[in-house]
Amino acid sequence: MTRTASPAPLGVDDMLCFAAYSASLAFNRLYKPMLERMGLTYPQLLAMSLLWEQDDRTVGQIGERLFLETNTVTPLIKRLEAAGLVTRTRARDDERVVRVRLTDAGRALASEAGCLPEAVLDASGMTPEALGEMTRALSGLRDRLRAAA
Amino acid sequence: MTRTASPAPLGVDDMLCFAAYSASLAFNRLYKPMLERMGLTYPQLLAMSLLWEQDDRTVGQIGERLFLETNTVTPLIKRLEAAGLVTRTRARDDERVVRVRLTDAGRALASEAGCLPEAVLDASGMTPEALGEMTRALSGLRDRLRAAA
DNA sequence: TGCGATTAGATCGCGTGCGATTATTTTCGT
DNA sequence: ACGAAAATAATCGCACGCGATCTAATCGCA
Repeated sequence: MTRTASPAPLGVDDMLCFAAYSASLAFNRLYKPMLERMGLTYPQLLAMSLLWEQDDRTVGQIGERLFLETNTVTPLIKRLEAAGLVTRTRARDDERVVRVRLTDAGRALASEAGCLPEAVLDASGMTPEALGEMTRALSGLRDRLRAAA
Repeated sequence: MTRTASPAPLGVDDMLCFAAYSASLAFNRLYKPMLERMGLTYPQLLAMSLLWEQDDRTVGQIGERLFLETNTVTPLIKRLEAAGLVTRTRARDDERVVRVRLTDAGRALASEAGCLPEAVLDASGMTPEALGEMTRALSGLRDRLRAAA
């Protein structure tokens, strides 16, 4: 047996962080062909999903919901604007704020996003209930990690 | 009730991919101060963890274990070399292969990595058993997603 | 033996993520 | 009412992640 003054570092396969990290990469790979058809990257899909839920959000609100800083969100939204999917306009009542709104093309793209949950269902081989349970568990973990950081 | 020809896209909070994505970001934030002390980024920590498990691996083997392409691993390992933590040498018997080996400084860094699992234990508020269970569940999901992609 | 196919790694370009900083606007205390 | 502090985005630099491509070395097989 080994004597460990400080505890031995774990192997990567025993690290929960690596499981989350590599699972996130795996989702990206699974989505890639569908995202490519939609002309989106994965973070762009998340931003669009937020706007499909509720249109007309500020850059800051999008960052807050996605747990991203504005220095990530700003250029991402600008690319969505360049792609003709959203508009960016300074709010009249508070000139610091930038409002992000879907264009017709952006709204229309929602209908193509339905294949993603289906792909997860198929690829995972899990029941919708099990997927929901895992989503809740992971979200809870994320929130506790954020609260501690 | 909404009528949906194609299924309505999920809200981000119901998407397992977003739970994994945001949890991965949260781990990074939790680790940040410790990684900074060690002079490592998170992917660099993963590469070092592999070498602490077993020294003397090729660039391709590291990529395979971390699910990363060589175009990601090559510059990452070069930065570890620049930091004096590993050496890169072409294999004599096959000049295509680059062997990566820990330096003394790289080996010594292992003793500072023990705080990371402890931080996860504290921050998550979960038992080691529950963490292990979640790690297995997520790893399994990752493997099934990769098999389908 | 020789030459095409394969393999291992490296290079390049683009889109994130984020720390640090900056610019502009709003708010608030006095 | 005015100036300091706070809030909101944007800009810059660096390190990933990966698709596409390139180079060099090895393998396979006629």
